[in-house]
Amino acid sequence: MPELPEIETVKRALSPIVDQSITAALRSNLDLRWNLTPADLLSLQQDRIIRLDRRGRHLLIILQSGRSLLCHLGMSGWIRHEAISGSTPLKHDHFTLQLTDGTQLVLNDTRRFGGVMLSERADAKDLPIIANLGLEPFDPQLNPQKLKTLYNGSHRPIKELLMDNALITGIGNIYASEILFQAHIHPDRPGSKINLKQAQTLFSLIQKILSDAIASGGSTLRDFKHTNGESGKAQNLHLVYAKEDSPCSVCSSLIQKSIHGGRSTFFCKKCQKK
DNA sequence: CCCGCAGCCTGCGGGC
DNA sequence: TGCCCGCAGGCTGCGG
Repeated sequence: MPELPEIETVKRALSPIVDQSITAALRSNLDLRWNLTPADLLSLQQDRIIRLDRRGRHLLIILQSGRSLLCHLGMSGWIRHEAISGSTPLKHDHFTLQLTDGTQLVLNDTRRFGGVMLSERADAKDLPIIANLGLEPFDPQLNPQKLKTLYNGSHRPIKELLMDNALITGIGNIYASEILFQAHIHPDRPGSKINLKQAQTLFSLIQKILSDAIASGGSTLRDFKHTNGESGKAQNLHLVYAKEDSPCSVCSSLIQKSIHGGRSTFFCKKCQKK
């Protein structure tokens, strides 16, 4: 999935679990990338959910004990929220939180690249994966000059830098292609050559494309779903992602596909100059 | 330090 | 029909 708009969609949909207490925390017998120990699972019982947060692609469930439960959806994860009574387990259900109101959260992840971690802090900053994250795209400290400085520090292609969570967190493979297309910037352009005008364009498009995607409930391409099982609609906004050999919506030349850091990139070689 | 790549998993679609 | 291959939204750990 799961890039920032999809996790934000999940976080917003889960607001009804705030103030519920946990009656049971359960896991399947298959490992996710990160797993809770039996003692962790037991310690969650009786704890109460007081707030939900998001850092990059990580959902944080903040607990009354001062701890937080971090959920990552990997490539193929989604979380459903349902009544326990009458519910049917699905293939690839791997983690479940049962709540006092008779509902449960279930993390379903086919490829098991996702995972769950328990932090001793509400902000989860004791976990390296959180401590090492860069700025949120909507952080008030972020501005075009700051973005330029971040990207100018490397000669790597801008496509890879956009996806680097240590710089700006939450932009993944889909939205990186979409942002560069609308910014008219070629994915191969070295970060060191991003000028202030391009940084200004990237700054506004990062925020616009991510917020439009959040407003559409995130992108459902294969596995990601809303907490009620419905699909997102942001995939209808995509102009280049997975559109190889289709005509560019601006100039009609055919969309190209290339590889950056082992991931597919889609772009228009006429509209996007190096 | 930086970079590139294999590996973690399952499922799906295409070619034969 | 079935098999084999490549590929998929993320991230880590290894090697050079």
